Amino acid sequence: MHETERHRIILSAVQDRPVVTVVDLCGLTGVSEATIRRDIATLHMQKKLRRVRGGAEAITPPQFVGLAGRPFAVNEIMRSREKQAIARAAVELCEDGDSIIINGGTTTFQMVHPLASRRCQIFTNSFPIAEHLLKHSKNTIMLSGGAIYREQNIILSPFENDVTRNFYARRMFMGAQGIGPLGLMEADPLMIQAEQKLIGQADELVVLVDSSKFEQRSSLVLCPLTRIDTIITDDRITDKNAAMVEAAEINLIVAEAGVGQAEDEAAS
Amino acid sequence: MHETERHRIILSAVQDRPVVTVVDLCGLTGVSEATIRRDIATLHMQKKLRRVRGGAEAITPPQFVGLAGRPFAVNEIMRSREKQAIARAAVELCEDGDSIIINGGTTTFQMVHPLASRRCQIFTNSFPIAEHLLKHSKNTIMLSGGAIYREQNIILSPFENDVTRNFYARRMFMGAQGIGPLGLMEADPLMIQAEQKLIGQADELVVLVDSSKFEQRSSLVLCPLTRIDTIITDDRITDKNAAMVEAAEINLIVAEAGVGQAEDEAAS
DNA sequence: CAGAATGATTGAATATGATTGAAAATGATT
DNA sequence: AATCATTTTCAATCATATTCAATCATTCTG
Repeated sequence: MHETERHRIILSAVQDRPVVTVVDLCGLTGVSEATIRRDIATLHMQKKLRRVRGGAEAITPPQFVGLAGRPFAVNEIMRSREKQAIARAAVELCEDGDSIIINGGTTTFQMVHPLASRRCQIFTNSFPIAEHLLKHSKNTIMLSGGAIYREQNIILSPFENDVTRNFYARRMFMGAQGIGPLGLMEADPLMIQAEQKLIGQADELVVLVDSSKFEQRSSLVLCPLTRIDTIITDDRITDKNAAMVEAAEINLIVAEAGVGQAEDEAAS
Repeated sequence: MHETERHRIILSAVQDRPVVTVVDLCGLTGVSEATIRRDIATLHMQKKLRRVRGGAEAITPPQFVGLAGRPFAVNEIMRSREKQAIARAAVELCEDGDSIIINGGTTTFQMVHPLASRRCQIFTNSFPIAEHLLKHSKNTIMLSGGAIYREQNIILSPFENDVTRNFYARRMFMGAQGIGPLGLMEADPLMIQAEQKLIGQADELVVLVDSSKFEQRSSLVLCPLTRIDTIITDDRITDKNAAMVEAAEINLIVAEAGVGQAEDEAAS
């Protein structure tokens, strides 16, 4: 076995597992411990991995602890005032006892705070939303089944026949990457899948988009405007865009990002 | 066990509860107290946790984890050393890449700490297990869909055709309320439902029961002994019960509870 | 054949586990 | 409340086991 081949194996193993021992790598490559040590020393010099006693570990320290836990680190602070106002307006549509569906996303996540004092039946595909509501509210929580995608923080099943099909609600709330005359747009194929599963399980489709989303365009169209029943946005929406919404016979709600700012709660 | 692996387990455990004792960590890792103390000292120097007398605590002290997230308040401390040893033995059955199913419960929850350094495909119906593994491990997590039952902390769908039927694994791990000649017993009808959904989705059924469960009896029988492939218990199991297990042709694994804890203690 | 890479051997460095006595916490009694 | 006995936890030490680095012999490659 040649040096480069060993290096590839070592790097592969070190990415896969948090830590690989010298003995592990011996078994994996079939070479002696001395060689593995030399390889690790070389790769350590090249900063390809970190050398530790007994073996090697990935150069990126295991700090994913906060990564999946803090759901939407980057996006969450952007336009947070608007998002909070929009989310508050969305929750005001709901009454205690209602059945609602909440699709995962940074805007819809803001709904958890006003929802804390409600008692609704909430179906969601978002792990952070379920987690927060479970811990900080008395709502009934129902979750879709499937694999948890860490980046998007949603739960998605590759199968058609899951519990999603059995849940029906009065309203479904969802965000979007962009919105235009073509309809609702999303950047992530996974989000498209998730949203398409839920659309159609509710009487009324409510879309939460801050006004900047009217300028965004994305590659994937989720559904036409006609599919939407209600749009909630902020007061910085342009007249032209408002006219477009009206023309599509969509109920438009403009949330005032008013003075009484919503409490900013640290998401655990 | 490698130093890095221990550190991961310790950090995982310290996030799970406000304070972990040195003895707890011994049970979780299987190493001596001296090593755990040295590890804690090291991690304390790295500001990864705070060292306190008797063990360690999370560096973020007032982070209340939530009532619902602190699922098993009462049960969790009972026989915790045995449960930890049992859970560790269970995880030792798994290799990286394995597909496993973990049924929710206080004993099976202890598996999350040794699993922190693994990379398996894990299907569970337990919200706390999914939450912890999502935040503190790189395992692939799959979740069953349905309503979240707060008391039992499991997710259960009333429908037959959910994603559970599409997941197949090499091993399924579960706890139980009691075990006897009649079979595996459970007190809560909801748990029976949850377990029956998962049984049959794995090649091998592994039951985690501390030795006191052999004296417990409950009203509901989940399945006969013949259905069980492996039982993991602690070293306080009586010869009579061990003989019963052997007679049923079940693979019996006895997890050694503690290092240097051979002498009798006040039994709970 | 020359040069490099590899494998084996050795003593040094380091990590681990058990033991011991000290320090701290706990509880009982006055 | 204060004292003392008991238990628990801790730090220091040493013996053992593991891992490492240096060296040299051997093998592979061009």
